[in-house]
Amino acid sequence: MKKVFLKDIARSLSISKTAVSLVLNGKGDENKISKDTQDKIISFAKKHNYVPNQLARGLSRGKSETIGLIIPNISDTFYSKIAGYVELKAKELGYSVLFSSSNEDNKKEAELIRAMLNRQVEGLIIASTQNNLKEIKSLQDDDFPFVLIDRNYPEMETNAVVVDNFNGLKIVTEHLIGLGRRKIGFITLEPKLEAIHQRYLGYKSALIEAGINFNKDLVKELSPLNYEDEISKAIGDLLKFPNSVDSVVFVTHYLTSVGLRELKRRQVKVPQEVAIVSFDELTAFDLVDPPITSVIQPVRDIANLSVEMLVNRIEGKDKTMVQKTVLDSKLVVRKSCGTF
Amino acid sequence: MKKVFLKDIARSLSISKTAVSLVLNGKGDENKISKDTQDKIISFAKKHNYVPNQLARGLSRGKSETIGLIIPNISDTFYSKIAGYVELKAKELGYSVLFSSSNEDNKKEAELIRAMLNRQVEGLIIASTQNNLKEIKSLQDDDFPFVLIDRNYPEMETNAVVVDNFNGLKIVTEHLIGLGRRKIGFITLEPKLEAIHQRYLGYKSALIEAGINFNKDLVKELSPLNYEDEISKAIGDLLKFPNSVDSVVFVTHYLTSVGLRELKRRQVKVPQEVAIVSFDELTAFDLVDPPITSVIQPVRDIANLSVEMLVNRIEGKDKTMVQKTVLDSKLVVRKSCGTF
DNA sequence: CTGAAAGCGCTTACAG
DNA sequence: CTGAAAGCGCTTACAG
Repeated sequence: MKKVFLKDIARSLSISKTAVSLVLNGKGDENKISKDTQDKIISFAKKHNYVPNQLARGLSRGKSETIGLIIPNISDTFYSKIAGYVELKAKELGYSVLFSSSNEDNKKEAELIRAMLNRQVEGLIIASTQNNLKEIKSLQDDDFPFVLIDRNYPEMETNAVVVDNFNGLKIVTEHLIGLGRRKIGFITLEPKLEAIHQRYLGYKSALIEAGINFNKDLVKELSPLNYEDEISKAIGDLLKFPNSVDSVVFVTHYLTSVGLRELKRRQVKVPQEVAIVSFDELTAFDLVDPPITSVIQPVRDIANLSVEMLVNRIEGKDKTMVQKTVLDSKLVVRKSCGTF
Repeated sequence: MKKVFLKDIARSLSISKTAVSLVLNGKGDENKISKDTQDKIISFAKKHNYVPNQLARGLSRGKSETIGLIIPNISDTFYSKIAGYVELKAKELGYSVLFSSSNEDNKKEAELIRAMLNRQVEGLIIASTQNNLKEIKSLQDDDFPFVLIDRNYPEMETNAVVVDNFNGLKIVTEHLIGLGRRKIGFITLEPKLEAIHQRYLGYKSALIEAGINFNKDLVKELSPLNYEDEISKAIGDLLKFPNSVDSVVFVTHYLTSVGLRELKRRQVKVPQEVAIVSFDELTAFDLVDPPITSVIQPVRDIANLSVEMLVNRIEGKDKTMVQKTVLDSKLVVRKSCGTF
């Protein structure tokens, strides 16, 4: 089957390329091209399996019908789920998606943004490393459509879909307090990210409102790149804390995983001796020993809303300057927090 | 910062577009363009943040420096990990990656293949639904570079990187037998996929070699789209089997997850009453109650090898007709199989 | 309704 | 070393 081009169709049918292009793009009627001609073109195209060259099309129209999705890491289940739903929603609205992972490297993220613009994406959804204020600002200045997800820049007003990290953490911490826990450890990441910082504030706020002394020694900050090595010392420190902590809050599913592994290694009884809760979860968290109480993020909503917001912006249906949506997360109580 | 084009650079520097294009593509030396001129061009380009339009470039050269990756589902941790490594490796070799999920829909997969060709990808890595023999064959006939991963078409010789499914399942089944289990259930998917079929054969072969009667009643085939509903009956049937099975083998991580959930719901003691093992695993399988014995697939190798194979093919370094690599999987023994 | 033509931004023989 | 020119495959005013 030889590749067939627009001009081939035109020649074979003795019709101008213009007409063929118009018809194939659904503009036959508005250009008053006869039903007959239209049918001929369409059936010929179908028969010969014609597919337009997107590169040429995009170049000519200055459009690509593609949006870009930049995430820290496609291997992370949270982001891979978002990617899946973004793809679905985008396709539904007529766009393809170009994915790329920044691997938490802000230089790489900046490059990816360029590379995507370069490929003429019409809009960008970014879960940013949050160290690219300049790049993001320049997108904003150029009026380029984009939506930040998961992580947004507090120093900037942009389109964004985020989760209420503060409340998510507050609720789960309050839950622990309600169950009688008082010495609540907090294992988090180096607080470069606003989302992570909000979780920290939520934790702190729950303590303070409950009249519990906030103690910095109970907060352990691990490096996003080296947390697997650092977890042992962090857990060790928390267990050494006067009479040991009675519970630990983890700010991400992977910290929870390594933390629980470490607790098990040290033969600490969870939840009897130390209760644990997790922000964000892994598929198997309900099967874990003990099943892990988690704050679940609405991945599907994050994906759907961000795509809709972006497409509205691209297609100019929605010219409001900025639109920020904050979604609720959901507390799922399981055994790891010591509920009986 | 206004967008700068090739012609802008040429005009500003009073040099021909040809020279600018050549230099920027690293062909300055071979075209004997003076160092001086080259430096001028390069520094100007850098200063003005010039980035070539890939669409135009691709159209003109008939190349896109992009490869396509078609997988059943980017949300599945197995495929998302592959995607992550494919992206890394491809970037290393100078290619971008276009991902898309077929959602196990062969019509959609066929569309995706077209859409990707259409975007002028230079090669394709496909984890196929295996119902597109025609499309794959036509790629082959057109001498279009592609590599099948995870799933390949047994009726066809193609470039492929797959895992030794037969042996993986055989080993884990033998392990159960070695631990004294005799009534071994098998929960699988409707056997359209060769990979799944091989796992079935591995299971069967282990039984037969051990002199255990193979019993069809112990094999439960669930629908890939509806396994969550079907698991309950499947497990129920296995437990009703004369005196109940003493163990179950699951062919994918998600079947293992739902299966274990169901066993727990029925308050079956795992592994005492029923031991379980899984082909492929989830991050938290070592934390699960009980930790799950799994056959682990070499995702990283699958990704790296397939990209290398594809790029070799694209760049013509490797003209051998077809190359099929079969990778070993690794058995990780944990408590769910009843080891003490 | 139709066709010739310009243009999208680049690359690449080709002639000098 | 350099420049004019054609071409990649499409879209889209524009004139008829």
